[in-house]
Amino acid sequence: MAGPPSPATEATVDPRVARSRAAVLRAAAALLIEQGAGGVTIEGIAERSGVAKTTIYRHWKSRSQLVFDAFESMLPSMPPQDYGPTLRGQLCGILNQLSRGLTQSEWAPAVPPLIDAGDRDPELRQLVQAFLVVRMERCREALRAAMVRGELRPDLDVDVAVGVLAGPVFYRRLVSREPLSEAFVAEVVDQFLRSGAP
Amino acid sequence: MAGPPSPATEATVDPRVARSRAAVLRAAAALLIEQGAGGVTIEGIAERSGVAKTTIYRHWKSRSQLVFDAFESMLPSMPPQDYGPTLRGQLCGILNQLSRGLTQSEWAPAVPPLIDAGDRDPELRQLVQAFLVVRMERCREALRAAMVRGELRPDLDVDVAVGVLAGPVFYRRLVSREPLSEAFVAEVVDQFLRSGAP
DNA sequence: GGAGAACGCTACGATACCGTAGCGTATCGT
DNA sequence: ACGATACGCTACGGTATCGTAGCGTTCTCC
Repeated sequence: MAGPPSPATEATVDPRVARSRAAVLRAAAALLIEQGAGGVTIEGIAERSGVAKTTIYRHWKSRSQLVFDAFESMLPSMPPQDYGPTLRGQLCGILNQLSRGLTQSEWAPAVPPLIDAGDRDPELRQLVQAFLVVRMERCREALRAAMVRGELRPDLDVDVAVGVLAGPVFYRRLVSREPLSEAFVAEVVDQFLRSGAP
Repeated sequence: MAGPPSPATEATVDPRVARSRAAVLRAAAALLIEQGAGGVTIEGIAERSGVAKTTIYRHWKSRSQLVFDAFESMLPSMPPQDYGPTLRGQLCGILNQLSRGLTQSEWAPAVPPLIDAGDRDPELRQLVQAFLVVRMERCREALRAAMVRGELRPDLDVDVAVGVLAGPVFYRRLVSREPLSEAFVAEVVDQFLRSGAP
């Protein structure tokens, strides 16, 4: 009689542990969003999450470890999506999703702190990097597919293209703080397409 | 007999005051650059500048005031420059200067903290804004002049164009962290010109 | 239902800052 | 030279975190 209902091969997690971890990460992410990188303190997390400071230290060696995990926990969540058959539609869809994510999503306020923190902490840098690369991978795929179809110049540098497309969106969000409308995105995409014709 | 050698109409500043102020601002800027926004503390500035904490408080009401002044003190310094007669040369020159400023200048490390801080503090936001707007004004001028000369489509939106040009540079510096070469800048400019032809 | 793990609470000592006060000294302006 | 001013030093009281320890309680898992 092997263990029937209970676990199996993998380690089963004590629900108390899972609950504590989740609550802590949620609180840490919320603090990051609301108060920036400087606002993420163990004591603040403890108060907000209802998890005792002692327990937090039982799970994480140091604050930086916790902050790292908190960042990581808020990164996933990108629904796969169908952007339609045309390159223009795909690029507009991706960039609009990006611009909404940067301005209206729950984690939008965390973007500047993440960029700042990433500039100083190598581990974090890598994490943020990976997050963004994944997001922009969609863009790359669309561009490569279009090149195969002959809709773009065959000598187009995909990395440059991604920068040309996503750059203006980030620029408005982080630097000029001008409004990020769909019209702006469409204009950026159209300019790109005009310059990238084969 | 009016005061002959001494001042005159304007307030003459006690050299001791000038010296303290300068030392404090220099130290504050250095701390900002080295340790980010969180590293700028009064005690740190006092230690580093050799100016007593008491004296600092004699000059600045609050820390945020001081931080503001420190930011401001490091912003100026943009040598006027001749970028040549062609639009392409002008845009490449401006963007190359921007990219060097973002990656190699002494204040380059302060950029992410400034962007982060600007997202939370309205006063700072305005300051950083102004700083960047001034820098990009060169770009606007060049674009408008080219439009007058008929080298660009007359319906070109200058604000969008600035975003399309500067965006990719900021993107590489802040987001993707890919190298910022002159070749990249040239590619961005060329793509823009190709799409902006009249 | 019982052993053991996880948890919450309280309390510490240690730092790092804040912003202020008092007092003696050095420097400036005239 | 001398009064005014700016400065440095030391010392506070106060707040916010850190990271740890002890101890009793509650929940899990078998």
